[in-house]
Amino acid sequence: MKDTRNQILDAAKRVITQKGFHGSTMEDIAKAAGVAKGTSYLYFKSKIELYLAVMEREFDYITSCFEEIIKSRIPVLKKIEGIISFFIEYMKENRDFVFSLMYEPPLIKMNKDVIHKRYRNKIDNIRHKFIEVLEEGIRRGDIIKEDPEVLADVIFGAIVRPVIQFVIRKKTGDIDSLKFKIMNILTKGIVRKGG
Amino acid sequence: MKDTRNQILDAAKRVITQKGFHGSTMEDIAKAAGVAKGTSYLYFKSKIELYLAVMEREFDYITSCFEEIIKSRIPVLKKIEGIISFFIEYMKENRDFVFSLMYEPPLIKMNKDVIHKRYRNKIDNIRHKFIEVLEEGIRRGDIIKEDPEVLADVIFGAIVRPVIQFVIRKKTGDIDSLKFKIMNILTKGIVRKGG
Amino acid sequence: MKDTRNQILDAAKRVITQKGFHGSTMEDIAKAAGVAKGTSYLYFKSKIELYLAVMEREFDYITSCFEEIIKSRIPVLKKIEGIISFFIEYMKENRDFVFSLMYEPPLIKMNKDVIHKRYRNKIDNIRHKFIEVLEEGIRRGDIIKEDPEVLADVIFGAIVRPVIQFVIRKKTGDIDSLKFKIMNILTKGIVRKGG
Amino acid sequence: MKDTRNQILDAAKRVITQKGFHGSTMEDIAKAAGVAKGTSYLYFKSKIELYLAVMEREFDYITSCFEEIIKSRIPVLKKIEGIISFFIEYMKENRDFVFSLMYEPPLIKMNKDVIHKRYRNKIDNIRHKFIEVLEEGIRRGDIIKEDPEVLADVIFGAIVRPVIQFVIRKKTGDIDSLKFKIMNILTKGIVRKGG
DNA sequence: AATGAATGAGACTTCATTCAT
DNA sequence: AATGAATGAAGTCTCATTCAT
Repeated sequence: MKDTRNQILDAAKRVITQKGFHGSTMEDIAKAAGVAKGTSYLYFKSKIELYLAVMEREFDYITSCFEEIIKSRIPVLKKIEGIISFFIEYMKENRDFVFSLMYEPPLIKMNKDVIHKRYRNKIDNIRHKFIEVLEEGIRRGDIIKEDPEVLADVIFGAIVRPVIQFVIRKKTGDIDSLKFKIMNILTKGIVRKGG
Repeated sequence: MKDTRNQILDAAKRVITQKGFHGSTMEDIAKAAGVAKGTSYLYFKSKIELYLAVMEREFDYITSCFEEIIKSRIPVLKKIEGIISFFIEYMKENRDFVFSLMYEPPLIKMNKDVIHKRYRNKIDNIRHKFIEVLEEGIRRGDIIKEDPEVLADVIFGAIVRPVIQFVIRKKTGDIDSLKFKIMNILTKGIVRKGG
Repeated sequence: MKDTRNQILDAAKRVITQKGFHGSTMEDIAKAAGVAKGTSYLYFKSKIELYLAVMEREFDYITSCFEEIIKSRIPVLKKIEGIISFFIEYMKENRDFVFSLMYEPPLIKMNKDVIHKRYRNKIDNIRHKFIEVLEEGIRRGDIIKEDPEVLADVIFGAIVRPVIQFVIRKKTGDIDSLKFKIMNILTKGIVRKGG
Repeated sequence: MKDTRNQILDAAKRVITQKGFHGSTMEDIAKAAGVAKGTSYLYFKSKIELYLAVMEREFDYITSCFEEIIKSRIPVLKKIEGIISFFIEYMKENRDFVFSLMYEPPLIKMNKDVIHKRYRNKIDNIRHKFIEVLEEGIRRGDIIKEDPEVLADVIFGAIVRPVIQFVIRKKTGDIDSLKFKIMNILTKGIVRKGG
């Protein structure tokens, strides 16, 4: 059996995903975790801290997956492919969570900057590591010579949006072929060359 | 002088941008609009309806700008360039609003699907028109032969993310050169070709 | 009809007198005032502020009565007699209030110094005026030459305690003769002189 | 080493003195006593009972000191002097305690009369013994012929208030001379005689 | 005797909404 | 059309108390 703290975190992720941050009460979450209201406060100072803890745990998981891919000794393009694959898998399993808690975080009264600082570091960290991978790719001659930051953001955007659109629309089409379509566009560029 | 309804909408946009949806009270908004609390209810049935009205007005504005670009008789790539330019301009002027109300909409207790349906149509509409433009480009041989939906999402993602990152980080660099960098990557692809 | 603010103050004095500060809920007080819970918060920022407002209003009343007596152009001893009379009257009408809110103020979590500063001024003010009266009495040769501060405190203590004891014990005896007994002891001293 | 029960009582006196009754949690007190929360409940049925135990122990101490003085075979006036001395000493050492727990007992939800009955006996007992001393003094011709109850209360009040005022104001003056000033006023009376 | 994790009743406070003026 | 005083449902958080170990 998991320890109480993790039970509460899991319940919070589930409940807030379903009802949103402001739509979920501490009572809801506690009940879902099978504990009493007060128990949540033994482990988390406040509702917002509980929420932040859920988010941090999630970001830590995502971060570690990204790092694994980025550190591996494979060509740059394979790494990008790997990221797409991971992101597709993660989205398939966490569709509602992403929309409720990540793509659309609640506007909590707490100074938003405070909240963001807690993630920004983690996100920035990942982004920076990806930029380094691209710089290496540029040096090796695998990637075009272009501002690596912009490259990183373009690639991330080009990955995230189609995957999210795919999952939102719950198309019955083949999600795996999506990876190749994205890679195709990214590698060749959108312009039709030659005859 | 603007009519009362628009005064309230403007105030709502300003206040909610600053304090977030749950951080703003109807009192706050009414005061900022220079009217009494009760007056807001003469024009909007509820707080959530006021919020949705703000959003709809904004989406209508964005939609009309996109349509203008998309309808114009210029080459596909020029249209994409135009979209980037517009998006950059919009973000420069609406940075905080985008982060508060669009990029991070509040998780209101109201069934989220209800909310999304109100925008989904507008967003879908735009997306669909953009897809048509790309299909036309593919037919003409200007754009590579690839799933037009994926193409549309990749391009949107590749535009939105770097612009947002640029604005978030408030880099002092030249934001206008950003457009050319994005276009460069999108048109050539990320892979270094030739020699 | 009294205005709402005063209705709430009166209800608060009554309810807190009966149940104590921590024993009274805002709901209790509001109901006793014939208003809704939220209404109290339109007039007082918090429960503790409401409590402090009750106390201040009371101290202001007592202060003004004391001032009236002290300012009047009568001999010092008559002033002391007047104070005893006032105190007896006040205690007869406010017995429970004095015990609940003044003689035994609640130990609120708020820094007690903060609370006391709100009264201390008023109390100090009265005490100081009384000291001045005694100084005048000493100069005139009506009062014995002794530290006027100690004199003031001795006299106040010698008045307050017997009156409170009398009221606590609800003796059926003649409360008015109490004044003369106190005056007798104070003026003659406790030692039997002469033969 | 003291037994656990007394450790808890001591901690309770210290903590409640500092934070007040409602500001102190059982956790606070237990921690200060170096025991676990549950342990307190092995020795005291409830928080209020713990509080009452602290008070009773204190009153017992004060009572025994008073009795010692009152029983001793010295003249009445010497006894009064002794009481002043004791009270000054006690106040110097227990200033904060007196203000937190005695001068301003918490308004606990429990029926206040219940609480008071626990002390009333002890206080009444002391008061009564003092009254007897005065009656004896009156019979012997040392004390003026006056209602002994009023005499007792006047004297107590005339002692307690100046000492408390002295301690509150933390005057740097000579606290020992205070005793003689009080005695002077009490014995001679406040009226300037002769000449 | 001792522990401390868990409980859950209960209180303060907020604020969207109403409605008499 | 406009006001703003009043409402009261609802939520967060605290903490005395219990009890299995």
